[in-house]
Amino acid sequence: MTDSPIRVLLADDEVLLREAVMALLSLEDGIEIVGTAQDGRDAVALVARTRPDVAVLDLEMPRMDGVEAATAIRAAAPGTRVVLLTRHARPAILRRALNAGVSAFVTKATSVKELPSILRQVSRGGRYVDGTVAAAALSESDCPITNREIDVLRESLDGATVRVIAERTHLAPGTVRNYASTAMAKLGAATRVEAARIAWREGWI
Amino acid sequence: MTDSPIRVLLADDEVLLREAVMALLSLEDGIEIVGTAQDGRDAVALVARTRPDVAVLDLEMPRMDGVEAATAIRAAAPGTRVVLLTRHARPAILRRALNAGVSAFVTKATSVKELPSILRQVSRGGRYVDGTVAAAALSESDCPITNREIDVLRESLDGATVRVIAERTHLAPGTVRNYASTAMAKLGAATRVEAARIAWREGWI
DNA sequence: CCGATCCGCTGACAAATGTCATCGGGCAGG
DNA sequence: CCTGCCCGATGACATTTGTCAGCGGATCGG
Repeated sequence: MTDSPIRVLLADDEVLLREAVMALLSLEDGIEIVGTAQDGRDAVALVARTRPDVAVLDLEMPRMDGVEAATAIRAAAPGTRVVLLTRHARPAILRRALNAGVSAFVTKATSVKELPSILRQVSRGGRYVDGTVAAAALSESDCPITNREIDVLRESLDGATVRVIAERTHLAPGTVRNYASTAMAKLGAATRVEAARIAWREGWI
Repeated sequence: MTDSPIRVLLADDEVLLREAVMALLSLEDGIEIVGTAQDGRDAVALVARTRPDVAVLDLEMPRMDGVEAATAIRAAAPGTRVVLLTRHARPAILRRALNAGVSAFVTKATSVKELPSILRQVSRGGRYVDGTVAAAALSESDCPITNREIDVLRESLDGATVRVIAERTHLAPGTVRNYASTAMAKLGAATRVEAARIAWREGWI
């Protein structure tokens, strides 16, 4: 069959990575870069105008992160498939991404050489999930902590006071301490913050 | 003069960025990539073996960060100039880097197109500092906290207990609390951890 | 030499934190 | 229906943490 080139949009806030990847993809046969953006909001706007076949979005971007942008793009331009690019391979993010209608989940530990085939696969309607992340998500080192414990730990990450966490979660201070305590016990941490960082590292919050 | 190619080593833990930049630099006339590494330790070892003209080091790498690697490289291979690559443009890091004998300080917001000329400049013995970082460093939002306060805050980042911080810093627990307290006052934080995160954000630890 | 400043430590005290027992309501599964 | 689990909360308790005052020693600039 004759290939009409795959039209790709690339969004990443790191100029170096964005330009380098863009240059390499441009060299590839059958792939055409139709635009680049440096944050999620610009990416959504640019997708609306250029209607690319595939939008490659970094997860961590200013103003609007990759998952939010993916949600907006899926709603505004259903014909555009989304590839999410991320630095840290965390199962929780993968779940968020798949719920947002992302077609591929790629980490920055992926070789550039694999990108073109992933883009082609996705543009044909296929899906792709980074192997190590998939394994981690399936091996299901089951998140042992409960939803409210997650809420509390998330608000604990920056070292906030129990009182502040209570306000932010609309809970009583005592309740916050209870959830923090049970989470700490489950995670073997001596402190709210340590528990929060463990949960973060494991991709649970 | 006839150019013998500049021999470059590239160290970054992100495969995607490393390969993409490597590929583009390889296309450049007069630049030869003689090796890549994915952490600081490997980079130091590889520099010792291959003696490149320039080593491009990412700041954030596992096992040994870019500045530590730069120090080791300057000691072991004085003929190799070091270019430090960083995601976040923070004045404190710039100072650390320059003290470590780094020849160039480049952020990942730099265009790939500028890299070759920076590498050439450095290999000729020149220096280069990213403009925005230099400006920020000169505007000198002077770090208000003292050295031991920095030590304590750095160990506070992961939510460790005073007892643990005391052990890690070889200080008495009371002393740790005092330094934490003064730092918190200076930074307007309600918690050790919050102070630590503020100091981190500002590039002071 | 004399402050000034940072260092490291101690002791004391109020407040915050972590732990435990316990309660009631809601909701799912057997 | 009963059991179990999560939710949200309270009260009591020991520990930890943050704050303050003060101690000697080192170092540096005037």
